[in-house]
Amino acid sequence: MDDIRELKRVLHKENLRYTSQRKAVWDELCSSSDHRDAESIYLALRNSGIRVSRATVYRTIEVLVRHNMVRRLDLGDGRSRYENKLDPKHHDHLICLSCGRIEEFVDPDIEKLQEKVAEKHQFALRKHIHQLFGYCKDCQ
Amino acid sequence: MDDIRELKRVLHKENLRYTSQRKAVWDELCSSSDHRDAESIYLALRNSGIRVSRATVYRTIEVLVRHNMVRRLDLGDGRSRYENKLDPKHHDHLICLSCGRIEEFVDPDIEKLQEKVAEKHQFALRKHIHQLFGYCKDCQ
DNA sequence: GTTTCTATGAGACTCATTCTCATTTAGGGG
DNA sequence: CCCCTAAATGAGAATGAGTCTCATAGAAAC
Ligand SMILES: [Zn+2]
Ligand SMILES: [Zn+2]
Ligand SMILES: [Zn+2]
Ligand SMILES: [Zn+2]
Repeated sequence: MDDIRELKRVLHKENLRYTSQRKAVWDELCSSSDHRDAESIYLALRNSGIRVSRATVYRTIEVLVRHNMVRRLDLGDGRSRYENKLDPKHHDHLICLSCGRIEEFVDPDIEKLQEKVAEKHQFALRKHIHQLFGYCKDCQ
Repeated sequence: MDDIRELKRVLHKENLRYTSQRKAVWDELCSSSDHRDAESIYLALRNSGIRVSRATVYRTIEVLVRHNMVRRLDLGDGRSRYENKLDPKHHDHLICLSCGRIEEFVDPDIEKLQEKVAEKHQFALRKHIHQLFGYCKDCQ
């Protein structure tokens, strides 16, 4: 139901084939705007009867990340999370150290200051990670 | 030659023993203000003839991190880096995507804005990760 | 020196992720 | 449609950072 068109375009561009597994992984990533780990995507697909392997889940995510359709997050716990980037608004994350809840934030001032920092150090900025860790309202 | 006193104090506080291995790991971390991975610390010690195991390197770093003598960095490449915190100035990092060079930066305005963001979301802020990735002057 | 109890080393283990390779399948040409 | 071929897949092996186990070594206290 989601931007299958975009998936097809990207696969076509890289001379990759449109397969049911690739479609299923992308659908699953679009089915919520959550921050999912690879295993949960794999299990969700298996549980809904789709025949797919872990290797394929990882391989597909790789393609999606490469084409900017999915963002990979590293929360420092040894498991990558993924979120779709259909909605192109950039955001960063607040992460609860107790319950794992993830909230998103955007702060244009911080974004601007980052660019200044990079300039000052003569770095050509490509991306950034900005994560605030603490205890959420419910966990304090 | 470095704050061995501080190491002793911390070990004492936790009823842990002052051993040659723990001293060696701490010395190694103090010997430069670099961002080192565990393996490089292990190898440096072995190469200088110190008898120590990987397990002990990891265990010692654990203690040091717990007592705020060392900071753990996660650069998203699957290997933690460590830097001593003798110098208590907080800083964040610029990382070159090509050569791996790491530069440090501090921006009080960003720090303040982060706190505001946390407040707005009713998070009790404990720590943050702020990393700017790009290409350094030499790699552009 | 003896006792006691923690620290250490070697290597087994974990767990997310990647790799291998035999088999299946997409997609283009007939 | 059917064939062909290269690409995709699945199962399970491999990898690699980090952790755990347990027999032995070594601090610290007496
Ligand atoms: Zn919480
Ligand atoms: Zn997000
Ligand atoms: Zn560089
Ligand atoms: Zn640093």
